[in-house]
Amino acid sequence: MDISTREMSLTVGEAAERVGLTTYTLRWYEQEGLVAPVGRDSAGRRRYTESDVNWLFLLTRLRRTGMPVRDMRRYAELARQGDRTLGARRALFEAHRSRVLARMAELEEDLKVLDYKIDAYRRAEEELA
Amino acid sequence: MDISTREMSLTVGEAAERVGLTTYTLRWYEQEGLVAPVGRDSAGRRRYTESDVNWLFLLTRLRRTGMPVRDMRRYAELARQGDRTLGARRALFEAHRSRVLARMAELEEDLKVLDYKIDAYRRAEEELA
DNA sequence: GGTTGACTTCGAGTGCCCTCGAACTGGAAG
DNA sequence: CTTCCAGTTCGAGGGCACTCGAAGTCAACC
Repeated sequence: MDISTREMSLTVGEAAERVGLTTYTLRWYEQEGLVAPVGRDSAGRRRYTESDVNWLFLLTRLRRTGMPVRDMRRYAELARQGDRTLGARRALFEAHRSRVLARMAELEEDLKVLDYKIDAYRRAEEELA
Repeated sequence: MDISTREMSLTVGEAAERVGLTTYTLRWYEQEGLVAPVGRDSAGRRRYTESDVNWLFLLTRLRRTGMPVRDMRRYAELARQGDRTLGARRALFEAHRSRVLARMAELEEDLKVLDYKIDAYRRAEEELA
């Protein structure tokens, strides 16, 4: 029931596996300021807490939705400044949300082109058969 | 009514503007084999036909949906081989279509995370107010 | 107590997709 | 006829996001 049993603590390798990034990337994210310096054990090895992992997970979603690392860094900086940046962080997310929606709309348009082409190929194949 | 008035013929700059790429990129695409060698005028300048532009437009959609240049080249090679590759090209598009659908589903999931965060920030801001 | 394997830092290298600078050419406008 | 602009080729350069190699350390297991 003490802190050490209650708190999860993962090595860089374990954390990497859970969030679907490589250990290289995790260290690089830290170096780039996307992640606040991670705690270390007595041997100097990184120990990732649950909240570290949650943060990393969020980063993977931002990344996957096309947010540049530069903007993720800006977001991380805001987060480090505490509650007074809540508004700015929300604004950042709202702006990003719009971009994602736009991207989705774009993909839907592009999908139509793909469908059109697939159909055209189908018809052309039939023509030839 | 002769061919020269009926056929449109654009310079690299004009073609670039129409498809939303730069002249650099258009030349590079040609060099990379994404576009078959474009016709030239008497001075050696590229002249893009309507079908060149259509092809380029299609490439922009493939690109925008995340197809790597490598795959676009493969597709271009198939297209250059004529009707006998219709099936292969359709297969290529169908596979790509699946990837795009998967990508869209992913984005929808990610959007939920964004929405959740936006809401969390909103609630936290209210808490503080 | 030696071997193994995962960790550490640092800087260099990679892959993708353009993007550009330099030097030149040729057609069109004044 | 000069000026200008948009084109030409070639190879080099750049931005982004990792990815890796080297050299070393340390805890854990047999």
